[in-house]
Amino acid sequence: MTRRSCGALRAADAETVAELNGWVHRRRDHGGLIFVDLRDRDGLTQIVFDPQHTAFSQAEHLRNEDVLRAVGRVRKRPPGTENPKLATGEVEVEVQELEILNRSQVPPFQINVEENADENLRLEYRYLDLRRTRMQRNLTIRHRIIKAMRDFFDERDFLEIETPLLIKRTPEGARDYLVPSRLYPGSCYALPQSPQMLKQLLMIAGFGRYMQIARCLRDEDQRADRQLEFTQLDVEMSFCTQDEVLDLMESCMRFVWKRVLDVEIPPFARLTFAEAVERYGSDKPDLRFGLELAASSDVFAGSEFLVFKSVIENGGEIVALRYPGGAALSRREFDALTEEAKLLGAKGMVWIALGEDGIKSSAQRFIEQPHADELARRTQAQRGDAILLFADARDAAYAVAGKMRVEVGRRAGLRRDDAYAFCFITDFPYLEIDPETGKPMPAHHPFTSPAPGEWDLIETDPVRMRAQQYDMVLNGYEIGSGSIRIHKPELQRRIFEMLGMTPEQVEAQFGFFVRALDYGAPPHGGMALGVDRIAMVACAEENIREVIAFPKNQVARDVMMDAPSPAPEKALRELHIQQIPSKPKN
RNA sequence: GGCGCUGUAGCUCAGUUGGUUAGAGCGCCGCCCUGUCACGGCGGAGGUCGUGGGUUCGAGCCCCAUCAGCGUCGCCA
Repeated sequence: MTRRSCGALRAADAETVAELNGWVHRRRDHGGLIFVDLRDRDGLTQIVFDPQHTAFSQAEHLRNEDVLRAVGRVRKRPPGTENPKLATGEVEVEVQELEILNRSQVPPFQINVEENADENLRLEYRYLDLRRTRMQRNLTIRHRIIKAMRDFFDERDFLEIETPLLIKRTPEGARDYLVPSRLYPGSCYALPQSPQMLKQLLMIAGFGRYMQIARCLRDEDQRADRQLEFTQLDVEMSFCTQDEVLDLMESCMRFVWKRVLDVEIPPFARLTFAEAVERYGSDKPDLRFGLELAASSDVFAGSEFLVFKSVIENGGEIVALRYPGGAALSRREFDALTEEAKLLGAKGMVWIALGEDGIKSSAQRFIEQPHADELARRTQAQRGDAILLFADARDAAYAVAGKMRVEVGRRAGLRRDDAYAFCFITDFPYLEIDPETGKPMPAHHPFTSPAPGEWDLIETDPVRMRAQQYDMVLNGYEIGSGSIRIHKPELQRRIFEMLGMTPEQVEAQFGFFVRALDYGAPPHGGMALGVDRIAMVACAEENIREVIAFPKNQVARDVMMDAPSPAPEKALRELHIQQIPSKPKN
């Protein structure tokens, strides 16, 4: 007798005796004959109860999700009763001995159907939700992705090195999770937002090639593709160029996709930040489809249309977007689309429908046939399409057009979940201006090296300076970013100074790090990929929680454990913490 | 914090213009059934329509408030 999984038995196993352990997936009771589909991670096997065996009377009372140990003869199913939908469908097990290892209550939702239960309920009973095929599949794919990543880097002589979870708080960036210290009243550890400085220190330490499947934590509000606790494939290497990092990471992802999904990925597109914004209105363009944007202010030079006129006079831009098949929309539907654009930040939207019987437009009086022809030429729109126009300050117009491009792509069915469009975005601007304070902030992080030859701009025009920073993008998701780092201490100090930090502040916050640069830091750079997002796309899911075993919900609660939860007074006292009552709501 | 969507049976949902006793599928319970695999047949139980208030002769449906979930903007060096 051999213990087998519920997905293992084949015709060749007929006439052997097997032991199966698993859950009752479904019972079919024919009165004089009972079938049970027994389930484990590996699959389903039909087990049969015949009245001639004593197990039959036990089987009459089985319910879904009861846990069984069944021993019996494997036999070929009678001709005509094979089930081609099951891997084990040629055989069944005639149960001679049945042990009911545990009973199950009626579950709060059905395990054996695909239908989605309410997510809060799924999360509350996550251990039941995880029994379902979809989640077993997703977590299996996730495992294979991580395994492939480790294998890939192991073959290339990278070392996986663990870095601490309890580290020093660093200013700026995302909000930190803090862990109060018992031994040092008033002081806290921070949980890492990423192992950024630690991996750079490993380069300084001479490890040369580092990788880690690293947990990162950021105390920010949740999104469909963001979880407060997430996993990165963290990579760093010494004596490398930007292209070497990009080539390596591209190879990694092509390796992962081939091994996990058996899909060949063509070479990644590489776009500069400026190109990405001009062509797609985004620094994370979805390249599964074209629909490139077209700058169109010049088309409307001299236009009497007040909206366009004032935008052009103020140096703004009119950006055109093709909507395939959009001419079929009714006025009401165009109005709804306009509202959608406004929710995404548009001041307004002008639409032009290229109908069979001429053009229609929301700005009919100001749109002439030559305008439409030129816009159609630039956006490659054809009769039957619509053209959407967004006029605003340059950045705002491209941003809105880019978001609407994604929406139009969705409506036109261009966002297939079995298509994978990877690309790199390079040449990011080094600085962003904080709209609230007006202060320059690093677009990535302050350890990023400026573009070669652009150091001088730091003195003259820092906002024009570009960074040796790069993002990896997949189907419109930012799945990773990295940079070549600064390895010269004086340059690092100069960056901090530009960011408005005094030497005292630098010493207090980054002293250990800048000091390390003083001791022969090699040139180095790297990248970190978002494992959860990658798994999400590979699983054709649209929510990151579907590829995480025990995620928090949108308001950062674990509804299964009910965390966070109030800490006992004693524990707080040990941590020197006193609660400050929050302001009561009116 | 803002905006949007959702909330009706254990689960997934329908519920018309405000009008009699709020429905369906699945699940659950009972009985029958020896080749099913989403087995089938017969019967049954199960509802504070998220919560509170209001309008009305009458509210699942309209109005106000509130709670929860999801999505999104802000935020995410």
